[in-house]
Amino acid sequence: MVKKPAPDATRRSEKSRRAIYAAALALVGEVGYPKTTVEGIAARAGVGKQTIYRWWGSKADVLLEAFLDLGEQTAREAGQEPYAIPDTGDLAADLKAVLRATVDELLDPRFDVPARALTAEGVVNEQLGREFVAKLLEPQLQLYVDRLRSAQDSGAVRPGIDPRIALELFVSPLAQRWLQRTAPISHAYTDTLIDYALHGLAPR
Amino acid sequence: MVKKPAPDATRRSEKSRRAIYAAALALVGEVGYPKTTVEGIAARAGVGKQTIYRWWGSKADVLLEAFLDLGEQTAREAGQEPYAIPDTGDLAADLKAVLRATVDELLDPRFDVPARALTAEGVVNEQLGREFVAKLLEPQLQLYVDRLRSAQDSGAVRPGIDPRIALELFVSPLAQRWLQRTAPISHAYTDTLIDYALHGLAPR
Amino acid sequence: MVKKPAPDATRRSEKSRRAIYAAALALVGEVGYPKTTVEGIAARAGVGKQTIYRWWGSKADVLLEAFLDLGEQTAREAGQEPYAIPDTGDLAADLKAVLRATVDELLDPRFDVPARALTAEGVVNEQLGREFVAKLLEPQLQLYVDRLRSAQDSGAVRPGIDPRIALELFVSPLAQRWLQRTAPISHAYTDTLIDYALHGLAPR
Amino acid sequence: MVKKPAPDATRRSEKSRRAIYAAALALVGEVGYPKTTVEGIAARAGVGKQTIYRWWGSKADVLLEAFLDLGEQTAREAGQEPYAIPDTGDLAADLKAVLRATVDELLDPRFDVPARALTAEGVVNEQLGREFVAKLLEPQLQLYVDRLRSAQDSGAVRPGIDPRIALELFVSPLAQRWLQRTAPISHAYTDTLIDYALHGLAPR
DNA sequence: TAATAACCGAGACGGTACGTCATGTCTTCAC
DNA sequence: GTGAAGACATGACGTACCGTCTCGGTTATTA
Repeated sequence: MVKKPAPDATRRSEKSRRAIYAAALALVGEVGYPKTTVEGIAARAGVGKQTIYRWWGSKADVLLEAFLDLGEQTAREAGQEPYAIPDTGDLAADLKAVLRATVDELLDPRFDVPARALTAEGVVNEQLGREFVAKLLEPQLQLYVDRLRSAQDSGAVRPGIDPRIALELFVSPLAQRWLQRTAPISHAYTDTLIDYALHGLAPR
Repeated sequence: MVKKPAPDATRRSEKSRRAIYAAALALVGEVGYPKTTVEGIAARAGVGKQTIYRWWGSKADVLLEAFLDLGEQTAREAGQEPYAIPDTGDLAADLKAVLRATVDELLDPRFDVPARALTAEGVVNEQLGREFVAKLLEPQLQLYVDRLRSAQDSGAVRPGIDPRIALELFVSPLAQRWLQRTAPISHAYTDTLIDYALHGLAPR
Repeated sequence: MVKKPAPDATRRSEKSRRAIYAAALALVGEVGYPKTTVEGIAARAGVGKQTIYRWWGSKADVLLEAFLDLGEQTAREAGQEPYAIPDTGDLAADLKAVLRATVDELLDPRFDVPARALTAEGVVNEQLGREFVAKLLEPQLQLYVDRLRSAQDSGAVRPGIDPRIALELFVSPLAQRWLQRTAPISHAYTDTLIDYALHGLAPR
Repeated sequence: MVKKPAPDATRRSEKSRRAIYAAALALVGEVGYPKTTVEGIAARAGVGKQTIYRWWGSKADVLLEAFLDLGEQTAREAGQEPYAIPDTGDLAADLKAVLRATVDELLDPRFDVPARALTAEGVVNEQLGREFVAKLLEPQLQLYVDRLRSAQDSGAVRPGIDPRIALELFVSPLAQRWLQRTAPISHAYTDTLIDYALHGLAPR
């Protein structure tokens, strides 16, 4: 529920919308989120400011949609099974592979800058934060839930475990290191996380 | 390196400094971080704007120091050993107790709003982020490192485990739920985190 | 030369035209000329903006035509000889009567507000000013010219006098007091003007 | 009563004030009043918009003061007796001389454009109109009142005449021709006005 | 014990961006 | 092909803050 209510969406200019997405992502990448302004986006997109305010409520809204759109775009190009966790039967290997790919993505500035900006905005702006989580984060976490459920069926994870919590043992540490820069992230690091999470800290 | 270099700190007005801290925290609590302005802080503190710019570089700097000061203040009032993790010999119980206290703190708006604001700013502003982590976050995480080392000595944690990574298994999930509101936080939740982290997801 | 050139006037909607006149006059009366907008007129008249821009060049043009139309309307209702100066043989009395009627009109807000707005626009916008003078002002002044010529024939005005200049001795003062509010206007005032103009300031 | 109430006038920047006056007059002269904008004035004066809004309420206010200031400036440069009507004993000659000078001024674009703009604004904006009249127009008219009083003392004007009305017989016609462009203005024209006004239209 | 620095409050300043409003053009659809 | 509707690029509005600056007025050493 981020959009303003009224205007006639059927008459909306597709060209302007795409130009605005492109301008917003470009500017955030080039000058950073705080220095990205609605005026700047409008000027770069060759669009009137009002066209932005007609369809979005703030630069955060614009960027959120632009980022969502970028994700869909990328997914469509990447092709077949965009978002899914492999299920080779080896849970540890599957999770390590996915987390390694995630590390690579987090280190790519094309992704890092807007994602960081949106996350920061969402931390402080509850409405946007909830939208960000619902549209972007939760669908991805759900993939882990599914994979962990499958692992429970095959006996690789204990039956009593709540997968929604379990996934956080390895996903959240990576997220926090990325967001707060508490420590560097690497493939070795995420491999370790998976090992610790699966086998626990206590001796067995 | 947040402060400006020049002025003579010995002549600094303690009264103004305290008034600025109080105004900054009050405003962030009342109107939120984005609507908190340097002008607003100055007006509320009954202080000239220059007095703020003389000693700090931005509202983020002011708030960071105000928050740090608040922490020390609170600690001093709370008394003896402000930040330390108990070591009763029962690792699980000790960690659960500390995390429960952390949950309570995160749910207290007096702490939540400024902490959230600073974290958000730090996500996007690397300099401030590093300062925030170094001064606030890392010292706290170090306490977990110490407790886990002690647990390794007593055999409650496997010797090969890296405590700096291990603590993230339960600390980061809580942090992420709090920051991104991916799911509610509670004592039951953090208890579960400790159990999962200590004993792992895989059957033994 | 105020209208745009092109469209087919035979297919023009009479209803829209009248609605636009009414809306324009109503808005100027209610909110004043500067706050009267083309969008406002269109909305109030239940008409698309383009319908205004198709037939007029600006809000000043619309108002000018609306005012002209109002004049014709009023004249038609008032009946027979709308604009003519009586010729009873007593020049002073005839002129005083007409000026008194003019004073009454100038004090009527239904006339005052749009006339004032158009005059102001004409002061600054030469094209509109000339149109305003040619279509509205000059025809009325011509009536005075005629009456003064008749007075010259009957010996009530000196033969060498230029009537086009002469009429200004009493018409312009009234106009200036009205427009610039340099002093109040009244029947007594216009009577005095006629006396001064006819007999001069110098002793005889 | 055009200025906003609050700010501390003693700290006002004289340089900015002068730059704003100059920019306002220059812009009105170059692009006309309607295309003169507050933003344009600020940009041309090298001044923040707020500095204009701090001290004036609108572009009309700015222009009014700029014009007043221009008048004083000019008067000061012109020297000794800036605004006074000569009193040679020959009333007709004195008035003709002053009106001829006025004609020359009205035909000078440096004076014409801003004066016209202010007058137009004053026609429609009562507050500004009254200020314009009180500060600019009325003081000048008062000079005629004085001269006519002196003429009454010397017997050149009938004793019963009200000078405040009498002056309008020749001043207002000139004003109307200038403002409304009802007819051209010239020295011959104003000479005629004086003759008609002094000796009347009626035969003697 | 004065002088002389500095910090202090206040707030004006040149700017940037805000979010809104109106302009005049253009396109779509109904009649 | 006129007309209602309204999206569009444009650009000014008047406001809010930014960070810098200058102005007296207290302090609080230093000569």
